[in-house]
Amino acid sequence: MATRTKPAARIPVDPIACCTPVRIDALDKGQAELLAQSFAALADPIRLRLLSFITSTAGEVCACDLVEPSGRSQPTVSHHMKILVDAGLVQREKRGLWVWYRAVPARLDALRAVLG
Amino acid sequence: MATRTKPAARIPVDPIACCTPVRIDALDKGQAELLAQSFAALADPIRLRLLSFITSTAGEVCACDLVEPSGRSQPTVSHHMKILVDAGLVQREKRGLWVWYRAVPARLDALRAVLG
DNA sequence: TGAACGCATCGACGATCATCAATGTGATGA
DNA sequence: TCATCACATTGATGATCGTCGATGCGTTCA
Repeated sequence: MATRTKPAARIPVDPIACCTPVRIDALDKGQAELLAQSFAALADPIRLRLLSFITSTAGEVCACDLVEPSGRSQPTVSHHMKILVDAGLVQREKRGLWVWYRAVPARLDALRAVLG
Repeated sequence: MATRTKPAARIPVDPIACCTPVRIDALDKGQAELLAQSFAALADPIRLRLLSFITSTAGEVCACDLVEPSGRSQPTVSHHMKILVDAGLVQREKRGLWVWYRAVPARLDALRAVLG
């Protein structure tokens, strides 16, 4: 009955192209590498809470207000914030003695776009 | 001029509550833990490409068609697919000799919601 | 029933990560 | 100028991760 031949792959086809259906390629390696780095920045509960704490404010948050609610040491929080900044999800601005963080909506939009 | 006292925190306020402004809490630890696990599933370029390969098809994809384009060994691909399944991002269905994967849109929606 | 097949699991290894104490850096103000 | 403060960096350690060869498991078919 059922033969043991390899099942037919369902080739993804561009639903817009009418005449020359073009295969929608998966992410190329470069894109995947970059996006994976951004998602990796979100792959830690501490960083997720830090980011949510920042995005839940309209404006910006002082670094000094992130240590206590995170329940981690100051160096650890600084380490995590660096990862969020390097991922482009958060901007860092030093004013006088203090450092202020604000979210980068465009970058969050970009990640959201990959998910659907 | 500027004193050295701690800068005033900008308390996030519920924009709907009119009389008793309530602080919008950041993600609680449980939520953060769960979401971080899902994002961790996306924090690897191979898994991102596997997922994008699946979501770029309307329906489902045979496991046998994931090994070659990923450039990894069969055990490694199986390992990564397990992580995507455990994260709830992908559903696994065995039919006869082959395994078929399909995306779980609701779960992707949930992640998207956290980013905005 | 037994060989062949698709996929999962195991075991091991090197690489990367989260964490914190100690220390460095740059700005502030007396 | 020097003590103090906010934050970053360093260095070390234990935990987790990505990878693949070997092997196990369940299904198919002759």
